[in-house]
Amino acid sequence: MLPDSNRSRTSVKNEVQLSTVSVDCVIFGLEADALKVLLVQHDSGVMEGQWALPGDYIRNDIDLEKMPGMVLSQLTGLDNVFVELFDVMGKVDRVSHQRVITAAYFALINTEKYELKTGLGARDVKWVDIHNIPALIYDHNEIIKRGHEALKLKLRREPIGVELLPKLFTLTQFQRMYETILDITLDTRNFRKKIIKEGILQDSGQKEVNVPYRAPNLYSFDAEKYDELRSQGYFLNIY
Amino acid sequence: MLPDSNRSRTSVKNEVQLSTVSVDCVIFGLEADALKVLLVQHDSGVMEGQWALPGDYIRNDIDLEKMPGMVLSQLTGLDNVFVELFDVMGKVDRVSHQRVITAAYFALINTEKYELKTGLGARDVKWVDIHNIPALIYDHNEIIKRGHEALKLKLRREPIGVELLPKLFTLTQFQRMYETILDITLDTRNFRKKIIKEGILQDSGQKEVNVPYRAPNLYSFDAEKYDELRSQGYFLNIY
DNA sequence: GCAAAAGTGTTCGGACTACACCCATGT
DNA sequence: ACATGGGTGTAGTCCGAACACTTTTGC
Repeated sequence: MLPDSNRSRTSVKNEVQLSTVSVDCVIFGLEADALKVLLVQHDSGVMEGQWALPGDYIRNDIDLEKMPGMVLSQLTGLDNVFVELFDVMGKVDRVSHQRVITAAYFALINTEKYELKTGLGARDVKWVDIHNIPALIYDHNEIIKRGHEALKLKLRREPIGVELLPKLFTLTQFQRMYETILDITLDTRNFRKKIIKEGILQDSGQKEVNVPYRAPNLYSFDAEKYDELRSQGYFLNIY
Repeated sequence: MLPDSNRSRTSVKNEVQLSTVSVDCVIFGLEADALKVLLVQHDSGVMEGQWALPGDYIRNDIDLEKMPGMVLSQLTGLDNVFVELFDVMGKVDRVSHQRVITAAYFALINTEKYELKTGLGARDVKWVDIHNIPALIYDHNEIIKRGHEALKLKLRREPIGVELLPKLFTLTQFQRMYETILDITLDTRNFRKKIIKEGILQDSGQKEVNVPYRAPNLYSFDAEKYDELRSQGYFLNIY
């Protein structure tokens, strides 16, 4: 692209138009075996009281890809969260009165670790079950739908769902994570055989405590092993 | 997102900054069993004489997703081309002197059908082998690399490569398409068995003519059959 | 002892892999 | 007749699918 004003491009008009650009985040979390999305309620402006995805307008002195991390950090206090671009919304009339281009990211966070903060434009913040999202502003419902599709697509090939779990988790939690997000059921015996064989989980030697039934083993995700496998072209593939 | 000026967001600054937004297209074609990318040479401006990806600045009265089709149409005369977003480039310093956000699309075209047009900012246009891309402006080399990765990822699961072939093609062409793009070799017997069994190709009953060897059958892609399979959760999966 | 979830093994069928020769055509 | 790529079958192995009972723990 040619950023200089006397550039010549295929534009019919010879004038570069400026646009409003924003970032919206579909932040996923697991709570009570349900996939949830974090929503914020605007505390002023024409959208006062309405629910929406967390997001922000971009600034031209900040890398676009750093924006979702900043939104996440302000909202949850978390850093180093798993974030990925999945779409760009750019229809002329998607936002009333003005054209806004929005980069849509999804993020995966462990709901045990965050501490929600309101303020900075948000009157309220809450987790909502993905199957029970209220009417949101603009095309935010559509963005969530696409974000969920993107998450499902990726999760079938890469075990990114560990980002939603605590450091130590049981095989049952791991299986439920897949079942909840992908909306499928998996055969426990086959699932365990497969995961153990692949070797991407490490048995911590510890067991869960204070459960009124046989205490399950706790595992952690073996990121090193997984990265090594990936560099050899490996994919997990959950059906 | 809140487009009104008296909105309240998580921004530290309470002022919405406008940005320059462009679209760049990684246009793929197959020629002589090589994967090629279409490049344009700027005919004026500060980037005169330099090679780049075809693209354009966006206009606020046109849906973003319609932009790549317009670029394609102006450059090749083709409509209804397969186009897909694969990334957004948004680093502050990726373009000199000004921050530009670029939506990066890849497109697949059949190199038999198009007719290249220069003009509208392009002094010259050419196909370049993906393994032999010259130094391009800004981060365009990086964009091509990512576009190729995105194409490979998608091609392993969906037979979008037919977009690069003529309406009627041989099984060998079909196999070579996979081998060229994915940079792998496939066993001919196993490949044919698999493709025929899946039923996504239709034998046209015709044969190629004027070849100095046994004339191969010509097949067409059975889009209806494929769509039906997809709606049942089917994926092709080429390894 | 009972309720609740953890943990485990075998059989079957379908799919992928490896592999080599004859066929049809134009020159 | 020869050069060129087209087209085909079989055997072995691996992986996913189906399927039910015993174990451990807290109460």
